[in-house]
Amino acid sequence: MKLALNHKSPIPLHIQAEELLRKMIADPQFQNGKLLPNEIDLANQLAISRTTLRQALNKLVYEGLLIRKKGVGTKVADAMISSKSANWLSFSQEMKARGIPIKNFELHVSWIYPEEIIANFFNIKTDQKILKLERLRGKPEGPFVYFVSYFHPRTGLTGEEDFKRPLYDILQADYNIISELSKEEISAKAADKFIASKLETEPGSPILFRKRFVFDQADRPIEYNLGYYKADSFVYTVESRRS
Amino acid sequence: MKLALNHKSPIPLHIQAEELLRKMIADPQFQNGKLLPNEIDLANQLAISRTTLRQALNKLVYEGLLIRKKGVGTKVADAMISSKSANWLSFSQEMKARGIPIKNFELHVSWIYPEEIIANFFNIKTDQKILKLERLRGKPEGPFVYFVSYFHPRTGLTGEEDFKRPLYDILQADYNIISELSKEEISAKAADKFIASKLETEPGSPILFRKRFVFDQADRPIEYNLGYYKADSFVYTVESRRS
DNA sequence: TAAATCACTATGTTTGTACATATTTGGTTC
DNA sequence: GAACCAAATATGTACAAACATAGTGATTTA
Repeated sequence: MKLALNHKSPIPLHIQAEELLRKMIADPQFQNGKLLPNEIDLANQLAISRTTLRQALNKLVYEGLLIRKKGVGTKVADAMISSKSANWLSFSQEMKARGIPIKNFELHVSWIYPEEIIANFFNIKTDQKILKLERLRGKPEGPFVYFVSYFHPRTGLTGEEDFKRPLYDILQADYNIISELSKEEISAKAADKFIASKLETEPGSPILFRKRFVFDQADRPIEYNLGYYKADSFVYTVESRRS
Repeated sequence: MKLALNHKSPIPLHIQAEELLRKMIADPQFQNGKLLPNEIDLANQLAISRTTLRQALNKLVYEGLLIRKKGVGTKVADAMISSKSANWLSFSQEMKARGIPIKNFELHVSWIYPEEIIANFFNIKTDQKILKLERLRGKPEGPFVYFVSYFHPRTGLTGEEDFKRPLYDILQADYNIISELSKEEISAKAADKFIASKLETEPGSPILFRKRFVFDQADRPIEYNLGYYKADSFVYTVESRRS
């Protein structure tokens, strides 16, 4: 692996180092509990000070991607997929950060009359068609999550978009809608026939079910999202502090 | 406001500074967009270097509690997320708030040699016994959650306590330990034989599995808690806002 | 042989210093 | 009065150095 930073670049060295570390994290070479080079050596290789390198390391440790242990070293955190409520990484970004290749198994777009609950959430009538997006995604070995999203007409989405791009990019760049607030409900349930067939598992097998309500800057509802995760494929992490 | 750190304390200065900053953030004096003292002055007042102070500031900025602007200053971010206090409700309080009567089905206290993972988390050896608390709780109709808690010897818990009182009350009132920070991991899994028998369900049936790591004011580990919730008996809600 | 000790390695903490860059402010000039 | 410029202010970036502490493994000792 080429280890060099551009000292002439206007991009700060600790940012460059951070980017490089993200690539290292994605590298299978460091995946299975193997240690990264130690801080002093790595700093020397990059021709930056240990302080600057640690600035980059700290960020990744904070994100839960790296684990440091005094007297031992620094390793990549086990690649169980997790979502930190603090950060707004999209599904694809999250996978990328961990070097897990994503495979899109299915993608289906349709215009449907919303169910009562959804119409209610969007504050619209049930006789107005809305965009429904279904996606089956996972690792190359097989799917592990089935998403269903409904979008408020306000988003302007046509269904013709290139959904290979991150959704939040599309909304922000092309439709000037920024997702600000998200409320989530996480629970466990048994897979029904439909979900089981999608996720290639048995009906009745455990599923992590995640409902997500997304709002824009003005707290207006934007997206209603349901995620069905195969058990043990996904861990939701939350950090909270008593105030 | 008294601004002083204990330079003799084994607790690192940047942690102490972080705690103090959290108190400042809570102080209405700095609430409405008013700026904190500048870094150099504040560092001088606390008798620490600017670097160390920035270490503390960085963490709070990363958490979205502070906003720094080059050439201007540092201020408290306005109107943060809720759901924090919700997370800090104890099980009994939570149920009470929902109007669900609790029934305690089983309670078992023992002293055990910790498994590697737990000893590791507590930063102790595996040859030192620790307190283990198992509880089966639920509605009058039947149990829906099985808890296992391990406590660091530091807590001073003897196992003779009246565990009908809320645990966090016991720790705070009787042992002067305040649980400050909690990290949680939520995932779905299948019930094994043991869990299934406790929760009066079938092996293989879906379980919401919640690992909870609790730390005290000085970020020292206090409790390692595992919760097995019967599917559909528990919903975890999170609210997060993009900063 | 088993326990205690010690050296080595790697991260953790902290300081002091220097210069860079964004913003605001106030004064000077046209 | 408006435009411009420069100083003051505050955070941002980066380095070097020193010592502390935790874990590991080898060597010595009981």
